Amino acid sequence: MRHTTINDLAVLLKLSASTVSRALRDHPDISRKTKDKVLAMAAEKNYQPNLIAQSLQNRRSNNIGVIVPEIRNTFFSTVISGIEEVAYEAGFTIMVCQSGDSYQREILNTRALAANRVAGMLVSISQETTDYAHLLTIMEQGIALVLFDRVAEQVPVSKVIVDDFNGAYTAVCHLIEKGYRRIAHLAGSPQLYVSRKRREGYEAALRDNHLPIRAEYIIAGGYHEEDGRSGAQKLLALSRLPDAIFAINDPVALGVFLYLQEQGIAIPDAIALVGFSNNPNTELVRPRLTTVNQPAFEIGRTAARQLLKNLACGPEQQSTETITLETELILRESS
Amino acid sequence: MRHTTINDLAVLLKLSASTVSRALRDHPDISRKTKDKVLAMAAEKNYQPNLIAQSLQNRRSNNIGVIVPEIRNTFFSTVISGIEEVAYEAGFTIMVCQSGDSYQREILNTRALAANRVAGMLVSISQETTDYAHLLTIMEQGIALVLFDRVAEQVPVSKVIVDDFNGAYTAVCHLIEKGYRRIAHLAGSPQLYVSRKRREGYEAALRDNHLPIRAEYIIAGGYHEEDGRSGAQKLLALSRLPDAIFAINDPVALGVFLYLQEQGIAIPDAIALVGFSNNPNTELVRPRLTTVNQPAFEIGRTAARQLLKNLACGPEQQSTETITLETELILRESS
DNA sequence: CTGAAAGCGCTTACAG
DNA sequence: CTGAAAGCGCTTACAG
Repeated sequence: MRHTTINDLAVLLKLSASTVSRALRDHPDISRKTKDKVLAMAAEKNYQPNLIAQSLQNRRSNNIGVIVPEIRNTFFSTVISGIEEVAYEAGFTIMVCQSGDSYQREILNTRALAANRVAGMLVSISQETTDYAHLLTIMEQGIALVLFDRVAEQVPVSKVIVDDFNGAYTAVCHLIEKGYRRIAHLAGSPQLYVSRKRREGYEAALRDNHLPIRAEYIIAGGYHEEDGRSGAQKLLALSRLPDAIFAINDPVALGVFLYLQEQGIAIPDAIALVGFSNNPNTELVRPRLTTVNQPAFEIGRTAARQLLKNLACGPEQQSTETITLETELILRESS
Repeated sequence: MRHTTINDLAVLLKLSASTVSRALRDHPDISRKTKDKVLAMAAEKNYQPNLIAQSLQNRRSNNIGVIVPEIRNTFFSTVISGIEEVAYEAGFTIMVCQSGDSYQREILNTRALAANRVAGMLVSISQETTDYAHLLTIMEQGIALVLFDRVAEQVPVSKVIVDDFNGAYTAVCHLIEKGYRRIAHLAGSPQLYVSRKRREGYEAALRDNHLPIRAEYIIAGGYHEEDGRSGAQKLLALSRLPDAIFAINDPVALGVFLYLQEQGIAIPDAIALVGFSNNPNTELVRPRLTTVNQPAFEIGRTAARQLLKNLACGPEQQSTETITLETELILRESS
């Protein structure tokens, strides 16, 4: 019933707890013979070290906290998969929280993870987050921090992102090359760094190609399918319709796609469409969606590796490097 | 830098650690005045109780372990989302591991979580798992256990499943009603209880409708898109082609779908297709896939609730109830 | 109403 | 090569 402890082993072996502990950790002071006896007994009694007690002693656990807006979202669950892979290989376990894109809940998540004394945190901030005090608190508490995808520029920590500006720029240039001239953008919320960068890429592409930037063609909104639908609806109400839409991400692009289809508007003949992320389902619809690939799994692996690296450093020499992974324009039939 | 401790507060307030601890936990013995002073100081110093120390003392943590075959898989990530919701509301944090459908890794996952002294575990077993000793070990260690979706019949614990037999039975009856007679089944692996139940439902539907059960129409395999492709390929190599395929789950159905399309085989005219799970992308393809709805989010919530309930009980009175959620046949154009 | 003491399961500096 | 002691940050039975 109860877990076997070091003390149990010590009593059984007529040794001290210190010696058993050292034998278990293969300390050079302990004789081969004693080690063998201890190891044999540990195996026999199915001894499993109590990581909680170890963590308390070491003032640091083997857990890594992960905070994402929503676990059930292909992009984030794929990132988490990548994080878990790397963490597992390094002997760490991940604690996963979702903020539900709520700033308040994100704060509670960081508190819960800090209270659990995680060694580090990997976080992708909520849509509402504009104040970063909770992230600074984490750092002051000596918890390593790496931001990914939805990062906060102002927070001086390692970040793992993709080249959002370039991804957007390339996507919009492609539309222009294809002959589209009235290109709208469903832009997400201006709070988020990724959204600003993608929007800047969009605007730069227009500017570099001597096309006007029209305010009515830029619609702020959320990151889900519904936001794509409502955005598309607003665009279709304009007197001068766009001939192409660049969406902040694939869920939004999908919302646009479904809405346009319901309205009987041909893609790409009446309106072309480009998304961002390369979620698997962009390949399933007809016409298939042109999108910008974001290597989700690799983002997870990279962020986790970066965190592990920081864990090995002292609190003073935490890296603040920003790692930018490449995007790739995936040409398909929606543009 | 360092976290504030109860002792720090005690020194600052010239009280004993015991009193501070009691005040923080709102113990009735402590005077209102003292409580207020303690609370004020705790707030000022941003005191966060060390959950690790608490867990060691209480011999039980506020963490729940979750093991799934693969995090990035719509079904499982949705279940995890549901689990997190319920756990969060109850003040628990989840630790998530993926077995990658490897029996060995699943064992290591249970060990890691047990070493972390999680209060309970929610697990969906790997495709390879046929020996359940590791699950029994967990229970012997006093860790509450609830299995979901991929359960092991023999393990005497709470389980949350859907009515797989009925879901399959209904789906196949529907095909028969539609006039299909040569219905094949891509059946997953016989180790898994869910697979056996779905296959039994399939066979019962044929039998009840006086149709022959043909061995060459039942193909064992895995649970991914590739398995759907290879299964479809095998079926197409038969001299007598099936006129409908019932796939073990949606990823497999999707693989079939894509393979048939590549081969220029019309769905449902040449071959009809039905999946299982109602993953979001079954609605995106054309023709849309008929499938059996499995309430993934609700499975997660229910399993988590059941675990919390067991956590409240003594180790002797753990429920072994099996909760069966209803499935629903979602009729679409692929059948 | 408050405090001293012991203990949860481990680790490690110190002694021998 | 091994052990006794102290301590990580808490909680709680016992005493006063």
